[in-house]
Amino acid sequence: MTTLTLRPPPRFNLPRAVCSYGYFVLPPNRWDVATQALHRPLRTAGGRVVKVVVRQRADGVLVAACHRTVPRADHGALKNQLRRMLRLDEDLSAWHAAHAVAKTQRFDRMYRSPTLFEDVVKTITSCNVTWPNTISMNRLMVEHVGHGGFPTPEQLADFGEARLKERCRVGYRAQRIVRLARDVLAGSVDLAWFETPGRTSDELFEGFRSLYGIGPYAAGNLCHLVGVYDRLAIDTETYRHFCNTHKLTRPKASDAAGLKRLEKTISVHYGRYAPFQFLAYWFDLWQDYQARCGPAWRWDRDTDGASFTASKM
DNA sequence: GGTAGACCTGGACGC
DNA sequence: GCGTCCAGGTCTACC
Repeated sequence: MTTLTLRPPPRFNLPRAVCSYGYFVLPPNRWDVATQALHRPLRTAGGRVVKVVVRQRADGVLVAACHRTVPRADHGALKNQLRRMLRLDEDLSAWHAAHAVAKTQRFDRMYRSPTLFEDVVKTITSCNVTWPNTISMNRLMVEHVGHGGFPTPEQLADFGEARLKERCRVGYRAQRIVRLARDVLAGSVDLAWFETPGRTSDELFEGFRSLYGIGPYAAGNLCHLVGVYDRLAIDTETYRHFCNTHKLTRPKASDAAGLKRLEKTISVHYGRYAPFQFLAYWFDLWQDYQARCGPAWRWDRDTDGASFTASKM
């Protein structure tokens, strides 16, 4: 059994960092409320699944216990995945300066996946579907395709659309997921491009939009997942939350002009936090969830964690 | 540029 | 148990 250690930035808090974004509820992530530890299978460069349990010691250091001995050559790859998930390398001091309340609440590092590929697939499974169904799709993909870990592009490409639809109940998303996997393997989609420093927000947004199955909402969401926060990912949940909070009447789905005006109002409201609009929006939304269900690091995955959806809030 | 309909699933609801 | 309706974001065809 191998144990890895990582030194996080000052004031880093593992429960807050993990339980900061809905993807922490999606398999193969599992947050253990009793021990305040993250259980998460990762992959070595060779594709082998390594079950990892991450805890934070009293001195702040993160300890990742692997369920088996991992060759030293793979330590760096596992650590890099953990660094990405917890955004250990992001400098968010400007965000803290822009939002004093969020700083006090230690809301900054929004949880994400070990790879951008997984984040894109998870985003596709979150579109046009209720949250419990998103959880189910990810659980079935981990079970049937990834054999305990999140599926790789190779595994998804091999699995194929028909089986993905049938076994993992992803519906028409099967075509989008398998096409993404095959494009990544063929090299026609280079996900590393999106994580290269220096990309502008417009470049990233348009780049994500060019992926089949990624619309405006998904592209906005993916921008924050690569560390660019100046775009909102507006969906029905945004409408619900904003109208409730600001005592506005929510336009009907058929009222395109009303929805457009509402989007403008939302954009102006969060514009004061530029270039951190998404963080400010998510802070408000997350505070709202926690006001209803208690601290996120105490949520039960099968009850509280399964309840986010506009129609249930 | 704007709009309508199709895509697909799970859950709620009425019978 | 069965049928119907609904929520949800994106794509495509059409105006």
